Amino acid sequence: MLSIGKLSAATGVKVPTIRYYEEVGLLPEAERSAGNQRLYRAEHQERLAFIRHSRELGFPLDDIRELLSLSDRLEISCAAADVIANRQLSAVKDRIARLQALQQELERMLTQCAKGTISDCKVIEVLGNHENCLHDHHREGCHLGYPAHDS
Amino acid sequence: MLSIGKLSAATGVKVPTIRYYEEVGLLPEAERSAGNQRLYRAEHQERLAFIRHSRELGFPLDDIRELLSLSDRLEISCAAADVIANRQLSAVKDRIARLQALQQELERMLTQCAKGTISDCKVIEVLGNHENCLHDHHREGCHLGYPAHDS
DNA sequence: GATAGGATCTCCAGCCACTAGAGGTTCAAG
DNA sequence: CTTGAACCTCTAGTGGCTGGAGATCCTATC
Ligand SMILES: [Zn+2]
Ligand SMILES: [Zn+2]
Ligand SMILES: [Zn+2]
Ligand SMILES: [Zn+2]
Repeated sequence: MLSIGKLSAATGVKVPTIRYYEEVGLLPEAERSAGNQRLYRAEHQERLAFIRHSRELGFPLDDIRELLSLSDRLEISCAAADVIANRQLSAVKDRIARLQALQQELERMLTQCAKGTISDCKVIEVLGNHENCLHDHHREGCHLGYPAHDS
Repeated sequence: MLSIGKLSAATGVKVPTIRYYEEVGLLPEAERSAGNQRLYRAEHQERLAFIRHSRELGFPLDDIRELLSLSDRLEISCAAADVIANRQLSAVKDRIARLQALQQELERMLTQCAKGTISDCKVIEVLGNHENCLHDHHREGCHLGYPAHDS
């Protein structure tokens, strides 16, 4: 029986995150000690490791919920699980492609910039006018400039 | 003088988003009609186009705020702008690298899966156990499985 | 000039997946 | 038995929007 702190140390998932997973129904509710503190056992730890690894591979929580419920039914076909993973793979590929277009555009404006004044700066010029771009990058999406909630 | 709807149509930025940009100080407050409706002119349209294009290239709003204020000072050196763009480029490259690792891992588990039952599924197995992975992908970050607020 | 219906206004809630903090209780070591 | 770390619940904030309610305004047609 692990306290939430031990479970956190064992899996690398932060304590508030574990509580959050319980709140949204990804982790079953833990037993409680006499003083109302959560107590976990090996099953919980495995499940949490599954969640964490899936998150590291970029799966959204809804998909993980489904993968978890599939993983409990050993005898059924794994087609549904493979569909989810394939969908995730497509999303990743798609995102890579968009990002590579951004990379090219950013590199282009940086190499073309003469490092003079703002009025001559290619960076500022290109940002102000998409006509100067090679790509279509309509709406790449957010969460690029900052690693978001990474550790 | 454009209404917010015309400005939206002209730039491809949604109406609530324009109001949001004003709220967070990216767009200067618009003049108002007798009936309190926003009125924009060419300056606003240019500024909004700059914001939108910067967003398409993935810059976070805080960086865009700084780029905008730099772009108003034509005589100064563009070094600061280039620093921001370079930082963005690094972020994009970094993100690509992480995503490529994810892609490999996802492809590996999908090709290894025998398409049988859950108990034999490589997808489920690998998700449950990072030992089977080649990569370190500790905390890639979120927002992969869904295109977020893209149109 | 009345009226219909679109566009606009403000304000508030929600999205995802956490993260941080306040203010209080419980537990384990010394 | 005391200390202080770890735990509890609850709330609010992050980024960058998006959507809705309910009220007001603007324009076009009759
Ligand atoms: Zn420059
Ligand atoms: Zn462009
Ligand atoms: Zn499978
Ligand atoms: Zn792994």
